[in-house]
Amino acid sequence: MPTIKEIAKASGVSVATVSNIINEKGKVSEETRIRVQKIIEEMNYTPNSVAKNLKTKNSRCIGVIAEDMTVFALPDIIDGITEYCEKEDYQILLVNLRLYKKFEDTYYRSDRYGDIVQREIQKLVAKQVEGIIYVAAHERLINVFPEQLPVPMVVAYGYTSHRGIPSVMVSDEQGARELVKYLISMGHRRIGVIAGKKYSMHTRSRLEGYQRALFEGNVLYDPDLVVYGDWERESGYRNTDYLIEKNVTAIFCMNDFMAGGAYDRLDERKLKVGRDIAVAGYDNREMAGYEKPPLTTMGLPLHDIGYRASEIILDMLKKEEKNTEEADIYYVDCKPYIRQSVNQLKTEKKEGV
Amino acid sequence: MPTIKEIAKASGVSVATVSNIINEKGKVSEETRIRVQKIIEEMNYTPNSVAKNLKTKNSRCIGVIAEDMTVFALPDIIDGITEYCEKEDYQILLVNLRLYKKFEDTYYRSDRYGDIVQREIQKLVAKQVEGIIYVAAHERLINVFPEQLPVPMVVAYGYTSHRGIPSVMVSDEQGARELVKYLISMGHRRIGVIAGKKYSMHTRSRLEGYQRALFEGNVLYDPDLVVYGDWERESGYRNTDYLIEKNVTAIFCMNDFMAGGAYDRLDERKLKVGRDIAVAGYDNREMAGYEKPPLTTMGLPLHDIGYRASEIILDMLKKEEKNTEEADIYYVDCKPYIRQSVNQLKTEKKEGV
DNA sequence: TTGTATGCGTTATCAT
DNA sequence: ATGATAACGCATACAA
Repeated sequence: MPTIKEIAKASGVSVATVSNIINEKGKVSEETRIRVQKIIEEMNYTPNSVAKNLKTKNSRCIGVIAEDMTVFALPDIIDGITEYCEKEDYQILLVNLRLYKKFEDTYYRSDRYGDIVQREIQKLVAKQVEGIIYVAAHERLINVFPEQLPVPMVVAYGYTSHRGIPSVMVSDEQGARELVKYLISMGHRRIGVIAGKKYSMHTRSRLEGYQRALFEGNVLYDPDLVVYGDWERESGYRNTDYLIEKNVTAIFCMNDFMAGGAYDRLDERKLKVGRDIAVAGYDNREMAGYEKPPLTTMGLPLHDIGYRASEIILDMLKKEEKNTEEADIYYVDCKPYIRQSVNQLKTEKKEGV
Repeated sequence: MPTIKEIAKASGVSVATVSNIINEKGKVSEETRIRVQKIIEEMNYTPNSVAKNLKTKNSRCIGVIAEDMTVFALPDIIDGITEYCEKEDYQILLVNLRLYKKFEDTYYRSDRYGDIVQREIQKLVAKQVEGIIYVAAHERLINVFPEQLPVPMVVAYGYTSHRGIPSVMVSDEQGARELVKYLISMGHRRIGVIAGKKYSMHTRSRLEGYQRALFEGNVLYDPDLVVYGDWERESGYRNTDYLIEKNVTAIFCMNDFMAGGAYDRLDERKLKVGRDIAVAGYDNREMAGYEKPPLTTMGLPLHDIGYRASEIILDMLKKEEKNTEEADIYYVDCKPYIRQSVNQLKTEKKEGV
């Protein structure tokens, strides 16, 4: 690995001139520029980013802290981050907390967890990253960040009450609303809901979307048509009977797994999904397309969340880190995947309230 | 962010002393050590890794080039990499090539692809990474690396003929062998195969494993029982009839998707999987556990591949980068997931050759 | 247009 | 045991 000094010597100029050429500062004669350029090629010289970084104080690098790489949402979010960063010529220092693997499902209650995060932030800052994106494994309130942060930060797929840290989240309310409006447009009025865990953010927002769609469709909201599962397939299976007895013509499941469970039960009861009864899911997990019939569902804008998060953080960088008091939450819209699990309702006889 | 100089001034010692304390060089009196240590705490000082790196030439950082983060195998492989790196206190600079998104399925034939890889390697080296792990999106021969590499490299989930670059791959042969031995142990003798694309590495190795299991089980290998699909679900569906006509009692599909297709066709023909006929898959994709009945399949050791790859590269680093002429291929074993799709064969009547 | 000199924050060498 | 200082590779202010 040659250094700028060696290039200078080899081409008989000073290091300043070489530096000016590399960084296209002008004020160099065309003649020497070409000559030095050639030497640079020949010796296969690349400037040492570390030295450059030490001097200029910009590393063109951001830190990404992922709660757990192997959780389904993360790869797409990180993919979105990398796409925008590549455009802007930023590199990524990745930290994988492996929270699920270390603490199982309850990591966010662990005492150790906050310390771990702070230590990793410390290390990232020591490496001179210009900003940090924290990527949560599922949406929730995250308050493990130190009071004084030396670099801008944004949280993706979660939010924080820490002032000065923007958040980027799924617009669950919009997604559920759009999906339920679709069900209504297909003639359904009695739409049962198999919700997620009662106090999950996703559950609450999706339920609001459901209610709003009903309102806009002039359909009475019947609380008895909402039943709570726990996101697992089995809970979809378990809650289906209840809704059938309530004479629903469609079931909106708050994730694809529970929709799969509903399929199972419906199948046992000889009710054909997409003909005798409509089913919709949420998340657009891989298996949704393989169900029989393929499941209509709402896709999470994971890639876009990552993309948006990096836009925001690079914007903060450009603004010289001033007036970043806009601790906003940005919502990114979901996109529906219309498949074969929702039938057009023809008869009106089951429509009574 | 205070510097070492400020710490020195604040505690009334020289920077050399502070440095010695930080790096536990000894030759410092207990008294001053404690005093300076306290100041460091108070001022919340962390050494600047960039400056340290410039001076010492070790960044404790490796580069990871992922062909495409969103391909199913990658997150687990990267998770394995991060696990070992965390133990060894190494950080990770991540590059996501996004090859699938940019070039679709044929990226590896693209001219531009090689240049992109070389440019990214260049950038990583400029950042002073100590080594690079290249993670392929699917196993194949990869020869896009520059002749002279300034840092050690290893390829995960693929291999290269470049000398000095070790590879870490799935032991497809072992996996298929073990799975087919299991089928034989369950009494099956006429075991049909729905293979992947004919010239894929995976197909060839898994076929070898199948043949070896047959040999070891004293079962004649009948080439007519092997039919080629294209990894897609539909090709499993399409090839099932042929095997049924050949009177197989079990079908070994070379991936879970094709197994799913076989399920579909079997279902149509009123053959119950796990009772009338056995089906096994490969890869242990998410959907495998949700099939009815849950699919017996062979899990890919993705996490272990990543873990092994980082072990290898950090070993190379320790060896002072000498005699790395061992351009070996390391194979990592697959692990079976026994579920309900394979029945014990009781009657012997269908066993003839 | 080109060269000289200084400093970024750290470690390491050599005095004291 | 502690301190002064050079050096890592680069960018830049200033001099020539």
